[in-house]
Amino acid sequence: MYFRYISATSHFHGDWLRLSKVILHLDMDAFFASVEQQANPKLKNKPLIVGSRTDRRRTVVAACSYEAKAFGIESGMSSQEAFRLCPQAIFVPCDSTKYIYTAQEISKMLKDFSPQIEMSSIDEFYLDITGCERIFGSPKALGRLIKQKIKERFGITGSIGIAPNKSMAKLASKEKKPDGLVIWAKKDLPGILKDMPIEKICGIGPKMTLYLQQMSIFSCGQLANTSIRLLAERFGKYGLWLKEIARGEDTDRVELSATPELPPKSVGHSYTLEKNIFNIEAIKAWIRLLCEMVATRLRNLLLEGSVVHLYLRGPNLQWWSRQKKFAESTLDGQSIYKRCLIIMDNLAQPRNPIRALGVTVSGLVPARSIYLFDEDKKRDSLLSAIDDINQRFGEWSIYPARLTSINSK
DNA sequence: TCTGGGGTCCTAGGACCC
DNA sequence: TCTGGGGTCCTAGGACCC
Repeated sequence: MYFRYISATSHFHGDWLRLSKVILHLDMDAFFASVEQQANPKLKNKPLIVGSRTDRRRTVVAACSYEAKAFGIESGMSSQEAFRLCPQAIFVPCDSTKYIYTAQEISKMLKDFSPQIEMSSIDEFYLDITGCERIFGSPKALGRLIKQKIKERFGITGSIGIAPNKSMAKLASKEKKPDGLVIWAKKDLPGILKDMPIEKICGIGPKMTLYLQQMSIFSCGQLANTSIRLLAERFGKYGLWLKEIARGEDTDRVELSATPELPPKSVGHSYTLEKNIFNIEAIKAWIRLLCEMVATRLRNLLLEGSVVHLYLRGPNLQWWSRQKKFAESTLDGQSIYKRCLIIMDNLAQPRNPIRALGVTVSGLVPARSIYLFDEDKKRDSLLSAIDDINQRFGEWSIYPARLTSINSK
């Protein structure tokens, strides 16, 4: 709390004195794939696909190596499309534990360079390096040093962008991937942004790009020249943000509080079935399993939640979703499951087969210790949920990888 | 047999209270 | 008898990101 106050105060003074900040954005290159290649040298220099799930079917590319990108493979692409482009690509399932560990180690290392560090996603970091010249030399020298240290220690590369604010630093870090170092001074921003396509800005997604293009706005330069009134009328608060960003301005601070230690606001699991199912009992059994998985994570995080969110996906990929707030918060799988049944109350039989399902708990608060289960009970409820499904629908008809260790006990 | 899984934030509209 | 408007909570759903 104390640090946040100091940070807010110094930011205010910075604005008042019109002092320019120096923000560094580090974006790891093909992070998941690079970590896998580092862990297993046999994968090095080969087209590698890190899949979003254990089996290749119904999977999208979570990350891919630069060797795979050379074939036109991109993250987010369906695995089938990826293998069509490069049949010899190697497939590795996503191992988030490995990536989280590496990211945390990188985060620790970055603290040597600036105490003002924000981990904005698993493979991205912002550092406020204002005033660091006295210790590390120019921003360019510091950028080089950080890249070198990461390479030495982890054997992987990252791209760095340095600019007067977060949005511009992030944009700069994407300019020369992989292993890039791009530095933008405030005075150069108008020239850089003039012809920059709007969709390159983080926060302008496909829908907004389309809306803006329909207004004949294609570049940041054009967006900057659009009247603020028009943007505010059309997009509200978001319109004001658009105008700011297009001018290379961004008042967003590097948030010290946004560290990996910060508790999440929701915890959920979803699963895409190997085959679409229609049977309501099978659907319920899957929901029960997801509830147990969510409950296990809540207990590990020492959190409990009062809002239960259930969502189902049909063959047309449309989500059906309902959420409900309950008076009591819970971290018990059975209890979350009962709440799901209440939510799906009149869903006696789905009209369409189900392709995927998900359960999320939000409205999270610290768990009251009275609820904390011992390890045996936790394992028992998970096992019984799995047994239940397998008994009804065939031995090991389901077998989520995450549960392997529990099953083998 | 194209299209995962983990999240966050924002808005609109209805219910309800004063 | 008819009626306003602000505030808050809740839910659905959209958009975006990695």
